[in-house]
Amino acid sequence: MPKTEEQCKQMRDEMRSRILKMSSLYFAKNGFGDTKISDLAKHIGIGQGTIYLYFRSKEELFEEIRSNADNRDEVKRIRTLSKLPISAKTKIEKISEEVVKRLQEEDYAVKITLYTQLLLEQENGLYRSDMYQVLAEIIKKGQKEGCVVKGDPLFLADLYWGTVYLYALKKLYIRDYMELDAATLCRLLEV
Amino acid sequence: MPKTEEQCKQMRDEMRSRILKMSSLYFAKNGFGDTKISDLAKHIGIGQGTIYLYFRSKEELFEEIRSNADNRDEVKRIRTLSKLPISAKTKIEKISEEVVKRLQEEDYAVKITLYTQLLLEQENGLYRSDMYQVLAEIIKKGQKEGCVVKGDPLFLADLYWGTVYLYALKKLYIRDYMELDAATLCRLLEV
Amino acid sequence: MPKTEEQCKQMRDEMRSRILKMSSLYFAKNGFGDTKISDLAKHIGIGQGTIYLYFRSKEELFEEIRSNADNRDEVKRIRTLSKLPISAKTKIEKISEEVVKRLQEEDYAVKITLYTQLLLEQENGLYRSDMYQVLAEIIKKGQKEGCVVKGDPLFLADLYWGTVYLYALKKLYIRDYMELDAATLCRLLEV
Amino acid sequence: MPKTEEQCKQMRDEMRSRILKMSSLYFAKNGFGDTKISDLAKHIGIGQGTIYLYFRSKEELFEEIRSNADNRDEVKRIRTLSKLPISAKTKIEKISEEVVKRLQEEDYAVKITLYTQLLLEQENGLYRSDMYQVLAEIIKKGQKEGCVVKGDPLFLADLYWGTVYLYALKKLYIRDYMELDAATLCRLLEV
DNA sequence: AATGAATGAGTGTTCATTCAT
DNA sequence: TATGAATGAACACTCATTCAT
Repeated sequence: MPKTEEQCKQMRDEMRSRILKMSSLYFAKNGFGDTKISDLAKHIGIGQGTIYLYFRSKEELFEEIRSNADNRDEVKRIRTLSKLPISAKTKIEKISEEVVKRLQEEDYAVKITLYTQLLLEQENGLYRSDMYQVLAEIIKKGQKEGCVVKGDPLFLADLYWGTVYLYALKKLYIRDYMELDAATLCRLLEV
Repeated sequence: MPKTEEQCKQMRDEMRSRILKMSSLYFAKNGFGDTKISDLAKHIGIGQGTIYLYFRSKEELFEEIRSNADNRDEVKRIRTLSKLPISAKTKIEKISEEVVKRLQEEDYAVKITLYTQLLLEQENGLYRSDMYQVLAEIIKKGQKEGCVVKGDPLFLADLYWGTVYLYALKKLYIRDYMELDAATLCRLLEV
Repeated sequence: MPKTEEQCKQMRDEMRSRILKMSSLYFAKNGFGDTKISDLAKHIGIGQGTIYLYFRSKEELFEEIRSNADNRDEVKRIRTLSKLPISAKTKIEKISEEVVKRLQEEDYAVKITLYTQLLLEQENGLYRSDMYQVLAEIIKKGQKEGCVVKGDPLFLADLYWGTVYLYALKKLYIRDYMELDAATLCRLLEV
Repeated sequence: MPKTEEQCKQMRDEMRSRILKMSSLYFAKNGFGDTKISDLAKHIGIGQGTIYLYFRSKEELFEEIRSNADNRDEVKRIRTLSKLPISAKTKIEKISEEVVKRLQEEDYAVKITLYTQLLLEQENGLYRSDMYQVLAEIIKKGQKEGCVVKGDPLFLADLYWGTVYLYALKKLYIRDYMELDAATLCRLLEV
């Protein structure tokens, strides 16, 4: 073998990531049924067979993309933030700035899109997700502090993350779309 | 029993409508590629062949559904409203109440969903649509009157209709979803 | 539905049997890997898709053919014969006449071929099969009666059924093959 | 290290032989279609590509194996034997002893298997082959001498070589198979 | 007019073959 | 020379469409 074990494994990992990454966008935009393996391969710039060296089937590829499209990292970050001794208003502002900034990356938009679609397909998946729960806590605190509008905290969290999903979708579909700004995102919650 | 020409035509029209209506929901939720004619027929409660007595192909059925999913009526109503000698604030409230009320019908949710997805797939389709243009006019007037937040009127119209699309989607996917209320919808625009 | 339930089911059964029967010959001659679904369909005179209306996959079709290719009926007949109060010599003659007669049907040749190949692939499948065991019993009795040559009864049974397999194979491959006669088959065992 | 022309050629020949030999068993047992190059390479213990350094294609490899699987040597030996001034009975005994002895080598079993399968696929290939013709001559002489049973000499030759094929097959498939002995083989022909 | 079994074009998947290392 | 990842032609399988009833 002309390459070291190490190099070889790294190359495999790179190809696998490349397929996952470039397929994500395709699946997020077109859904499962409208995504053809032949198109996918052409888009990635590899042969059709190569996909099957890394994934057992189209379905497995799709499932892995979905399972990667969680947002545990983000939830963790927000949860850490929620425990800091700062006002709910500041927390919401920080989250919104972060989200708006990350929405400029296509990867993040894809992730949000796939994850939201996954939750939508599960009965009550959305409302039970950590994203909603954590934000609802902050909102509840904000309502006590008087900086957040009245209403069911879960409903407001739903409005908030729904809007984020909306702008993720737009990023995927529209070339020159009007970006969401942090102020607008905050305004969904603030009085 | 030989039916009259009239009766016959009516029965055909009824079946045609039934297929269109019941297919809409399927297409709106699953997209074109993930919707199988066999599933569709089973869902409607007819044979697969019957669909082809009323539509030349799956594509034609889909296209007809899409073309029905315009909202010229709604645009017309809003346009009429926009010319009335009432405040922009009132106009926005009236529109919001109307939209929120209609969002309770599945048909409306399907229409909004399909129409928005159609516009998303066209380059700049959204921003050029009448829905956006008419609302942007009202928003512009509202900003002059001081009841609407500052910002690009088209951006605000986009936020508004995007949110409507968001809740249409939820209606289709989630059984017990948290309904949008007119006040929240208004709050997207109002100071 | 223009047909009665009964007629419909019967037609389905007929088609299923036709596919099974005509595929058997193909699989018996060419094996699994050298049998293409497209060839099979052409040979049967149906569309490729039709096969999948009756069988889930090529593998399932093959497995069903194999499982049909047992010979429990034959074993039962021989077992009954073996219990009759007649000489072993007569029993062997009767079995041989029966086998030789049935070897003229292609169906029987296909069955023997597939079943033998199945047993060959199982470790010690042949020697443990009922066909061998029952015949070995008769042979043992024949040896006591002095009409069967000396030697391990199981070895002789193996020689006997192996020869039957041999002529089944020839029937499948060779148009004008020299048929096995009962006398020759008997001579394998008799002194 | 630059090897001599001689050494180099020898190494190539060794590898070529190794591939041929180890592939033979695979092809004989599984047939062409059920033998995968990847399996073959793993079984031989080389890379897939290496096979293509020695053979132009899977088909060429298979054809070379088949063409090696002739038995001209054996035919020549039997023909020489047939001309000796000894009784047909002795000739048949000598051939049978030789065949039974060689059947203990896997290589011989593979050869017999592949060659017989080749002949089976040709219309009348078996009956026209030299193996059959030469043996039929001896049988005819034996019948005159009164030591061979009556019947078409070609039919008896067919029975004889068919049985040899049968036990070659068993050698390939069954680990602990019951070996054919020379006496049994002779008994197929002798009175 | 309505049906659903049958069809075959189109898609997913495998595997013989190539080629960069 | 030897390798095995990459390729795409070929094959298995699905599903939109047809058609006999």
